[in-house]
Amino acid sequence: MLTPYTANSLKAELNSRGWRLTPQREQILHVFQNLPRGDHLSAEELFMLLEKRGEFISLSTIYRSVKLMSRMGILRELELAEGHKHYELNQPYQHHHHLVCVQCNRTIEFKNDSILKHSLKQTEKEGFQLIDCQLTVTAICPEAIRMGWPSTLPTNWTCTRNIALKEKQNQEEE
Amino acid sequence: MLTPYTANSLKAELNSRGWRLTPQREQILHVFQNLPRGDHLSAEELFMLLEKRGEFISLSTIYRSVKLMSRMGILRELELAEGHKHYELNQPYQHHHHLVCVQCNRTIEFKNDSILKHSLKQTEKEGFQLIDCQLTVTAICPEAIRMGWPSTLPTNWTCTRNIALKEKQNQEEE
DNA sequence: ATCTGTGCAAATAGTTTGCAGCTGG
DNA sequence: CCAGCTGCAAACTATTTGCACAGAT
Repeated sequence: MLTPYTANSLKAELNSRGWRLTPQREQILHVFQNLPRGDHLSAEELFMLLEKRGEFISLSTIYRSVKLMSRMGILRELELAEGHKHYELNQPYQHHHHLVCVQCNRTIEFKNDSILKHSLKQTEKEGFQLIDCQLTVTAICPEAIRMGWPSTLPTNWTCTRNIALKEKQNQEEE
Repeated sequence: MLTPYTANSLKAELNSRGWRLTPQREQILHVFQNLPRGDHLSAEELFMLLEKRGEFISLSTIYRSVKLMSRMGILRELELAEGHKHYELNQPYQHHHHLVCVQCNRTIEFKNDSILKHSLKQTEKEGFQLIDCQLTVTAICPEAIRMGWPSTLPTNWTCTRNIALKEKQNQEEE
């Protein structure tokens, strides 16, 4: 589906398959619809965000819901280099892609409309219907190159931008 | 690195970082170099393949090796919709991409040279050095569409091609 | 009344890690 | 010789599942 859902249209679509619009599913949709563009949540993050608002939805329900919504084409499942999946509203015509450093996992988002065009072409050729396309470019960041990659990089080096980011996250948690 | 490694060039590159070329790492490189084009292995599959040849390499070592080789740009880490990572030799100039059905996980490989061009452009713009690029198109396969997706598809439907595939795999295991 | 959805707790699966001994450079 | 590497077992983490009960149609 290429247009954003309202609670009503989601309800209609779920019902047409014998499924239900529960308060939990509505809450979850709502969170994603109000997420700043380019932002994405893991199951755990979604759980905590709802918790902070006083909405308790169990982790199992979260996992079940995001999977269901992904299979319906409502959410987009991102596999970044972080060991767990992230989700965001699926809007193929506004998609961004990811450039990820294999050394430090630093991730940069970028847009490129021709990626969608190529994906659509291929999808139609095979008789499929497009839900989403994601280009993930893995690369070495300038800092790692400056550190001498590939010859002289220490085993557990991580780029300074990454360290700065982690410190910032730790501060936020406190 | 955009050219295939030999045992010697791998040794040189490892040594220059204070790392070593062990028999295990050489074996693993060897397996990937002799893998049919387009084929890829999970850690477990690599473990079993080596075991069948009488080469025992522990799973931990396998995991450590494929991660190391991925960070070096020697292997390409694929995240298909199968819940675990697959690896293949990283050859950006011969790369294929993936079209995956969200309903049944059926996966089709395709080539498209312009994807690499777009990736290179973006990578250079950010001052990164490209290791790999992967376009993953998620979509609905013709069979699921024929079954009435998105309105009338049963919850745990899986496409017949998928069922056929699983039966084939089960037979092979016996 | 039936069947889906939820929360809980337990199970799973893939992957990572601590450690003691081994080995390549 | 010594830092890195291996195999083992145990730990970990993200995710899934079985079950009993609640709630929607």
